[in-house]
Amino acid sequence: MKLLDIGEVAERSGVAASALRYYEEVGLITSIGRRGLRRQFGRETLLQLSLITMGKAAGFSLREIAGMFGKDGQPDLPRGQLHARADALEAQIRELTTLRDALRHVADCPAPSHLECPKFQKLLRAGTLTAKV
Amino acid sequence: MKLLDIGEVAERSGVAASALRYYEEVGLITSIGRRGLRRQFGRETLLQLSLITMGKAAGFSLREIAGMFGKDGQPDLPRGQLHARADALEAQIRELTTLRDALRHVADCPAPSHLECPKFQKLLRAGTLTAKV
DNA sequence: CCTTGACCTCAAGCTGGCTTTAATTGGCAG
DNA sequence: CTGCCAATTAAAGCCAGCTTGAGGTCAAGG
Repeated sequence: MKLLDIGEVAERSGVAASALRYYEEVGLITSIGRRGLRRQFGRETLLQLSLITMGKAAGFSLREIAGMFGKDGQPDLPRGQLHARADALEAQIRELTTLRDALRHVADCPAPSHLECPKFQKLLRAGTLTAKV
Repeated sequence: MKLLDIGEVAERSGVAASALRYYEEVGLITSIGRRGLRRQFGRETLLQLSLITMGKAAGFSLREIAGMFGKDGQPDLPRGQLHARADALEAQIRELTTLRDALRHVADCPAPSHLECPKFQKLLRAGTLTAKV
Protein backbone atom coordinates (compact mmCIF):
# COMPACT_ATOMS: atom_id res chain seq x y z
CA MET A 1 0.00 0.00 0.00
CA LYS A 2 1.46 3.26 -1.09
CA LEU A 3 1.95 5.79 1.64
CA LEU A 4 1.45 9.50 1.31
CA ASP A 5 3.51 12.45 2.44
CA ILE A 6 1.66 15.10 4.32
CA GLY A 7 1.98 17.39 1.31
CA GLU A 8 0.25 14.92 -0.90
CA VAL A 9 -2.51 14.40 1.61
CA ALA A 10 -2.89 18.15 1.90
CA GLU A 11 -3.16 18.59 -1.82
CA ARG A 12 -5.58 15.76 -2.37
CA SER A 13 -7.79 16.49 0.58
CA GLY A 14 -7.72 20.23 0.38
CA VAL A 15 -6.75 20.38 4.06
CA ALA A 16 -3.64 22.41 4.92
CA ALA A 17 -0.61 20.51 6.16
CA SER A 18 -0.62 22.54 9.36
CA ALA A 19 -4.20 21.52 9.93
CA LEU A 20 -3.32 17.89 9.31
CA ARG A 21 -0.60 18.05 11.94
CA TYR A 22 -3.11 19.62 14.25
CA TYR A 23 -5.64 16.89 13.54
CA GLU A 24 -3.05 14.29 14.36
CA GLU A 25 -2.13 16.12 17.54
CA VAL A 26 -5.70 16.05 18.74
CA GLY A 27 -6.12 12.44 17.71
CA LEU A 28 -8.45 12.83 14.77
CA ILE A 29 -6.16 11.11 12.33
CA THR A 30 -3.08 8.94 12.69
CA SER A 31 0.04 8.71 10.62
CA ILE A 32 1.33 5.22 10.23
CA GLY A 33 5.03 5.87 10.39
CA ARG A 34 7.79 8.14 9.28
CA ARG A 35 10.19 8.29 6.42
CA GLY A 36 13.01 10.14 8.04
CA LEU A 37 11.13 12.86 9.83
CA ARG A 38 8.23 12.84 7.48
CA ARG A 39 4.88 11.51 8.50
CA GLN A 40 3.44 8.88 6.23
CA PHE A 41 -0.28 8.55 5.86
CA GLY A 42 -2.31 5.69 4.51
CA ARG A 43 -4.93 6.12 1.83
CA GLU A 44 -7.73 5.63 4.29
CA THR A 45 -6.77 8.98 5.75
CA LEU A 46 -8.22 10.61 2.67
CA LEU A 47 -11.58 9.02 3.36
CA GLN A 48 -11.39 10.02 6.97
CA LEU A 49 -10.71 13.56 5.89
CA SER A 50 -13.81 13.47 3.73
CA LEU A 51 -15.78 12.60 6.81
CA ILE A 52 -14.08 15.26 8.85
CA THR A 53 -14.60 17.93 6.23
CA MET A 54 -18.20 16.96 5.89
CA GLY A 55 -18.74 16.95 9.60
CA LYS A 56 -17.20 20.37 9.85
CA ALA A 57 -19.45 21.64 7.09
CA ALA A 58 -22.28 20.23 9.14
CA GLY A 59 -21.28 22.42 12.03
CA PHE A 60 -19.81 19.77 14.29
CA SER A 61 -16.76 20.45 16.38
CA LEU A 62 -13.66 18.34 15.92
CA ARG A 63 -14.35 16.68 19.24
CA GLU A 64 -17.81 15.77 18.15
CA ILE A 65 -16.55 14.41 14.87
CA ALA A 66 -13.95 12.38 16.68
CA GLY A 67 -16.72 11.03 18.86
CA MET A 68 -18.85 10.08 15.91
CA PHE A 69 -16.36 8.12 13.96
CA GLY A 70 -13.40 7.27 16.12
CA LYS A 71 -9.96 7.97 14.81
CA ASP A 72 -10.02 4.98 12.51
CA GLY A 73 -13.23 6.12 10.88
CA GLN A 74 -15.24 3.42 12.59
CA PRO A 75 -18.14 4.40 14.78
CA ASP A 76 -17.47 4.46 18.49
CA LEU A 77 -20.94 5.31 19.52
CA PRO A 78 -23.81 2.97 20.11
CA ARG A 79 -26.38 2.92 17.33
CA GLY A 80 -28.83 4.89 19.37
CA GLN A 81 -26.48 7.80 19.69
CA LEU A 82 -25.68 7.74 16.02
CA HIS A 83 -29.35 7.87 15.23
CA ALA A 84 -29.77 10.73 17.66
CA ARG A 85 -27.03 12.55 15.78
CA ALA A 86 -28.76 11.88 12.52
CA ASP A 87 -32.00 13.22 13.92
CA ALA A 88 -30.26 16.35 15.18
CA LEU A 89 -28.87 16.79 11.70
CA GLU A 90 -32.32 16.49 10.30
CA ALA A 91 -33.50 19.27 12.57
CA GLN A 92 -30.62 21.40 11.39
CA ILE A 93 -31.54 20.64 7.82
CA ARG A 94 -35.03 21.90 8.49
CA GLU A 95 -33.61 25.10 9.96
CA LEU A 96 -31.48 25.60 6.92
CA THR A 97 -34.40 24.99 4.66
CA THR A 98 -36.37 27.64 6.48
CA LEU A 99 -33.52 30.05 6.18
CA ARG A 100 -33.17 29.31 2.50
CA ASP A 101 -36.84 29.99 1.96
CA ALA A 102 -36.63 33.15 4.01
CA LEU A 103 -33.75 34.32 1.86
CA ARG A 104 -35.61 33.57 -1.33
CA HIS A 105 -38.65 35.32 -0.02
CA VAL A 106 -36.64 38.37 0.86
CA ALA A 107 -35.12 38.36 -2.59
CA ASP A 108 -38.46 38.18 -4.35
CA CYS A 109 -41.07 39.78 -2.14
CA PRO A 110 -41.72 43.37 -3.09
CA ALA A 111 -43.02 44.32 0.37
CA PRO A 112 -41.32 47.41 1.75
CA SER A 113 -40.57 45.98 5.16
CA HIS A 114 -39.90 42.29 5.48
CA LEU A 115 -40.15 42.25 9.21
CA GLU A 116 -43.74 43.36 8.76
CA CYS A 117 -44.59 40.96 5.99
CA PRO A 118 -46.85 38.22 7.36
CA LYS A 119 -45.48 35.65 4.98
CA PHE A 120 -41.98 36.35 6.16
CA GLN A 121 -42.98 36.21 9.79
CA LYS A 122 -44.61 32.90 9.19
CA LEU A 123 -41.38 31.64 7.67
CA LEU A 124 -39.47 32.77 10.71
CA ARG A 125 -41.88 31.16 13.08
CA ALA A 126 -41.41 27.93 11.21
CA GLY A 127 -37.92 27.78 12.68
CA THR A 128 -37.74 25.87 15.92
CA LEU A 129 -35.38 28.43 17.34
CA THR A 130 -37.76 31.29 16.99
CA ALA A 131 -38.16 33.47 20.05
CA LYS A 132 -41.34 34.48 21.78
CA VAL A 133 -41.91 37.54 19.66
CA MET B 1 -44.73 50.92 20.75
CA LYS B 2 -43.55 49.25 23.91
CA LEU B 3 -39.82 49.13 24.36
CA LEU B 4 -37.88 46.31 25.91
CA ASP B 5 -35.05 46.24 28.41
CA ILE B 6 -32.08 44.17 27.48
CA GLY B 7 -33.02 41.63 30.10
CA GLU B 8 -36.42 41.16 28.58
CA VAL B 9 -34.94 40.78 25.12
CA ALA B 10 -32.47 38.28 26.50
CA GLU B 11 -35.16 36.23 28.11
CA ARG B 12 -37.51 36.24 25.15
CA SER B 13 -34.88 35.61 22.51
CA GLY B 14 -32.76 33.20 24.47
CA VAL B 15 -29.70 35.29 23.69
CA ALA B 16 -27.57 36.36 26.66
CA ALA B 17 -27.55 40.05 27.54
CA SER B 18 -23.79 40.12 27.12
CA ALA B 19 -24.20 38.71 23.65
CA LEU B 20 -26.82 41.31 22.84
CA ARG B 21 -24.43 44.09 23.84
CA TYR B 22 -21.82 42.46 21.71
CA TYR B 23 -24.21 42.29 18.77
CA GLU B 24 -24.94 45.94 19.15
CA GLU B 25 -21.25 46.71 19.37
CA VAL B 26 -20.58 44.99 16.07
CA GLY B 27 -23.61 46.58 14.45
CA LEU B 28 -25.87 43.57 14.13
CA ILE B 29 -28.68 45.09 16.12
CA THR B 30 -29.48 48.60 17.26
CA SER B 31 -31.04 49.88 20.43
CA ILE B 32 -33.38 52.75 19.93
CA GLY B 33 -32.58 54.78 22.98
CA ARG B 34 -31.93 54.68 26.65
CA ARG B 35 -33.91 54.93 29.79
CA GLY B 36 -31.26 56.28 32.08
CA LEU B 37 -28.36 54.04 31.23
CA ARG B 38 -30.47 51.20 30.04
CA ARG B 39 -30.72 50.30 26.39
CA GLN B 40 -34.20 50.06 25.02
CA PHE B 41 -34.96 47.73 22.18
CA GLY B 42 -37.91 47.69 19.84
CA ARG B 43 -39.94 44.57 19.23
CA GLU B 44 -38.48 44.15 15.77
CA THR B 45 -35.23 43.26 17.49
CA LEU B 46 -36.79 39.96 18.49
CA LEU B 47 -37.46 39.12 14.88
CA GLN B 48 -33.96 40.15 13.91
CA LEU B 49 -32.63 37.86 16.60
CA SER B 50 -34.63 35.01 15.12
CA LEU B 51 -32.86 35.63 11.85
CA ILE B 52 -29.49 35.88 13.54
CA THR B 53 -29.99 32.73 15.56
CA MET B 54 -31.12 30.90 12.48
CA GLY B 55 -28.21 32.16 10.46
CA LYS B 56 -25.84 31.06 13.16
CA ALA B 57 -27.41 27.64 13.25
CA ALA B 58 -26.85 27.58 9.52
CA GLY B 59 -23.16 28.09 10.10
CA PHE B 60 -22.87 31.68 8.97
CA SER B 61 -20.59 34.10 10.75
CA LEU B 62 -22.03 37.23 12.29
CA ARG B 63 -20.43 39.26 9.53
CA GLU B 64 -22.11 37.16 6.92
CA ILE B 65 -25.43 37.42 8.65
CA ALA B 66 -25.04 41.17 8.88
CA GLY B 67 -24.34 41.18 5.17
CA MET B 68 -27.41 39.16 4.36
CA PHE B 69 -29.95 41.21 6.19
CA GLY B 70 -28.51 44.54 7.15
CA LYS B 71 -28.87 45.73 10.69
CA ASP B 72 -32.50 46.64 10.25
CA GLY B 73 -33.35 43.17 9.01
CA GLN B 74 -33.84 44.43 5.48
CA PRO B 75 -31.76 42.98 2.70
CA ASP B 76 -28.73 44.98 1.70
CA LEU B 77 -27.79 42.73 -1.13
CA PRO B 78 -29.09 42.70 -4.65
CA ARG B 79 -31.55 39.92 -5.40
CA GLY B 80 -28.96 37.99 -7.32
CA GLN B 81 -26.69 37.75 -4.34
CA LEU B 82 -29.50 36.69 -2.08
CA HIS B 83 -30.37 33.95 -4.50
CA ALA B 84 -26.75 32.93 -4.60
CA ARG B 85 -26.84 32.67 -0.81
CA ALA B 86 -29.95 30.58 -1.00
CA ASP B 87 -28.28 28.30 -3.52
CA ALA B 88 -25.23 27.97 -1.31
CA LEU B 89 -27.54 27.02 1.51
CA GLU B 90 -29.10 24.41 -0.67
CA ALA B 91 -25.69 22.92 -1.34
CA GLN B 92 -25.04 22.85 2.38
CA ILE B 93 -28.37 21.17 2.92
CA ARG B 94 -27.35 18.46 0.49
CA GLU B 95 -24.08 17.98 2.35
CA LEU B 96 -25.91 17.62 5.60
CA THR B 97 -28.30 15.18 4.07
CA THR B 98 -25.41 13.09 2.89
CA LEU B 99 -23.87 13.19 6.31
CA ARG B 100 -27.14 12.23 7.90
CA ASP B 101 -27.44 9.26 5.57
CA ALA B 102 -23.85 8.30 6.22
CA LEU B 103 -24.52 8.38 9.93
CA ARG B 104 -27.61 6.26 9.56
CA HIS B 105 -25.74 3.85 7.38
CA VAL B 106 -22.97 3.54 9.90
CA ALA B 107 -25.51 2.90 12.62
CA ASP B 108 -27.26 0.18 10.70
CA CYS B 109 -24.78 -1.44 8.36
CA PRO B 110 -23.28 -4.60 9.84
CA ALA B 111 -20.13 -4.42 7.69
CA PRO B 112 -16.99 -4.72 9.77
CA SER B 113 -15.17 -1.79 8.20
CA HIS B 114 -17.16 1.14 6.98
CA LEU B 115 -14.33 2.72 5.13
CA GLU B 116 -14.27 -0.41 2.99
CA CYS B 117 -18.01 -0.66 2.53
CA PRO B 118 -18.86 0.33 -1.05
CA LYS B 119 -22.22 1.75 -0.06
CA PHE B 120 -20.57 3.98 2.48
CA GLN B 121 -17.93 5.11 0.04
CA LYS B 122 -20.60 5.96 -2.43
CA LEU B 123 -22.29 8.09 0.21
CA LEU B 124 -19.09 9.88 0.88
CA ARG B 125 -18.44 10.52 -2.75
CA ALA B 126 -21.88 12.04 -3.02
CA GLY B 127 -20.59 14.94 -0.99
CA THR B 128 -19.18 17.77 -3.09
CA LEU B 129 -16.35 18.20 -0.66
CA THR B 130 -14.98 14.76 -1.18
CA ALA B 131 -11.27 14.61 -1.86
CA LYS B 132 -9.50 12.85 -4.66
CA VAL B 133 -9.19 9.56 -2.87
C1' DC C 1 29.38 15.48 -1.65
C1' DC C 2 26.42 19.24 -1.52
C1' DT C 3 22.38 21.58 -2.07
C1' DT C 4 17.62 22.00 -2.08
C1' DG C 5 13.18 21.92 -0.59
C1' DA C 6 9.83 19.56 1.71
C1' DC C 7 9.22 18.38 6.02
C1' DC C 8 9.98 18.66 11.23
C1' DT C 9 9.03 20.87 16.32
C1' DC C 10 7.66 24.17 19.51
C1' DA C 11 5.83 28.34 20.82
C1' DA C 12 3.42 32.17 20.00
C1' DG C 13 -0.16 34.54 17.65
C1' DC C 14 -4.72 35.26 15.57
C1' DT C 15 -9.92 35.42 14.64
C1' DG C 16 -14.48 34.88 16.11
C1' DG C 17 -17.72 35.03 19.49
C1' DC C 18 -18.63 35.64 23.52
C1' DT C 19 -18.27 35.67 29.02
C1' DT C 20 -16.45 37.44 33.17
C1' DT C 21 -15.07 40.83 36.39
C1' DA C 22 -14.88 45.05 38.78
C1' DA C 23 -16.34 49.23 39.67
C1' DT C 24 -20.37 52.29 38.89
C1' DT C 25 -25.09 54.20 37.83
C1' DG C 26 -29.70 55.11 38.34
C1' DG C 27 -34.96 53.81 38.07
C1' DC C 28 -38.30 52.60 41.05
C1' DA C 29 -40.73 50.24 45.14
C1' DG C 30 -41.48 51.06 49.82
C1' DC D 1 -35.44 59.46 50.76
C1' DT D 2 -33.37 55.05 50.83
C1' DG D 3 -31.76 51.14 49.19
C1' DC D 4 -32.00 47.44 46.03
C1' DC D 5 -31.11 45.45 41.83
C1' DA D 6 -30.80 45.35 37.08
C1' DA D 7 -28.18 47.52 33.98
C1' DT D 8 -23.83 50.07 32.51
C1' DT D 9 -18.71 50.29 30.95
C1' DA D 10 -13.99 48.76 29.78
C1' DA D 11 -10.81 45.52 29.79
C1' DA D 12 -9.38 41.13 30.27
C1' DG D 13 -10.03 36.27 29.61
C1' DC D 14 -11.36 31.99 27.24
C1' DC D 15 -12.08 28.26 23.78
C1' DA D 16 -11.68 26.38 19.24
C1' DG D 17 -9.13 25.80 15.41
C1' DC D 18 -5.77 26.79 13.12
C1' DT D 19 -1.58 29.66 11.08
C1' DT D 20 2.91 31.61 11.39
C1' DG D 21 7.72 31.89 12.47
C1' DA D 22 12.13 30.49 13.83
C1' DG D 23 15.39 27.25 13.68
C1' DG D 24 16.49 22.43 12.55
C1' DT D 25 16.58 17.78 9.79
C1' DC D 26 17.17 14.81 6.10
C1' DA D 27 16.40 12.13 1.54
C1' DA D 28 17.12 12.58 -3.01
C1' DG D 29 18.95 14.54 -7.25
C1' DG D 30 22.80 16.65 -9.76
